[in-house]
Amino acid sequence: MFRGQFTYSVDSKGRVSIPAKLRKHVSAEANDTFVMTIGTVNCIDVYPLDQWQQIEAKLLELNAYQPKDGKFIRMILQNASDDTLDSQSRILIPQSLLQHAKIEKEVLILGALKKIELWNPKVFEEYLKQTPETYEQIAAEVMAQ
Amino acid sequence: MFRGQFTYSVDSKGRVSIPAKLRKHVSAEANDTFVMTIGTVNCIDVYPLDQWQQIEAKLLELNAYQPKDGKFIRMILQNASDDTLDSQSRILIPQSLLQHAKIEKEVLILGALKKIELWNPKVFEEYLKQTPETYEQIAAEVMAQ
DNA sequence: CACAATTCCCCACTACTCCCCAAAATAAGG
DNA sequence: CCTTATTTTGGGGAGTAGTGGGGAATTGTG
Repeated sequence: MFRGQFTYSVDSKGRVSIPAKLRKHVSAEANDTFVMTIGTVNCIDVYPLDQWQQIEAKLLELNAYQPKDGKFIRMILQNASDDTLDSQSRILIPQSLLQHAKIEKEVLILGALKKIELWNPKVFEEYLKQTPETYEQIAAEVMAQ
Repeated sequence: MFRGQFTYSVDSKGRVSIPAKLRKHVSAEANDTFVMTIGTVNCIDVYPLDQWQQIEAKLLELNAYQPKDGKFIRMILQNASDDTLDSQSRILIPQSLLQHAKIEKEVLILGALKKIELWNPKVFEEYLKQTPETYEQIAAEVMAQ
């Protein structure tokens, strides 16, 4: 499980280091490979390969000949891109994903349980402000059994 | 499993390169051979030979004497064409398939689990727009257990 | 049998990706 | 506080991937 936040930089080639503290939580089965895709909000989702394969397993159970299922498969896979850590523990982020998340020089790396999220720090700040409710109020609502 | 999208070009002879990242996921049993046919939507489906053989196995299970089954078998096989990668990792796409998918110069190559899809980029864009629902909504609907 | 059209094999150019080396910065330990 | 180890950042260069086209071989047609 990933947790914590880190502010790192994206270099001129579009590479981002995966923080050592997050790397510790990546299982060996992932083989240093990560799958990136667009998040449902304006960020990039990064899954270790083994976690991503669980998503693909679910997709395989769908009937691709059903119009709705087929479309969902295409939507989610369209932006999926995989890459392996280089010898300096970095991954190369496709330009299209960086644009989607409006990430330029600075990147906010967020540990989010089974995945890692990449944000433009300012976009994340805005995102937090969007809801008028406080942390306490949201907690009370979401964490009620 | 294939994933990701790539925008490549079709040359004057109707050849398309298979992206290296997709080639990695083709098993050795496929023998560099691919079977192409029309997709159920306006695209071209490209299967590695070993995957295609599983589809043929399914077709064999159908009852060819049932009018509907027979028709489906004829429709899918009518447009099936196989080809082997050339030394530059390209396959030659029959003109009839290119016309069905309205592909001219540019082609959008989509990794879609067990198959690869070829689209006219504009047709794909239209296809995504067709449903008013957002990615988030479809995800919630389809992935609900 | 000759011609036309298509397919296939080869070579070549360009651009990008990946791998390696290395400096700077941060953390850890005595 | 200083030394050592690890982590993050940066960039050069070899190799690979994508694109385009010439010409031989094959196929089909008149």
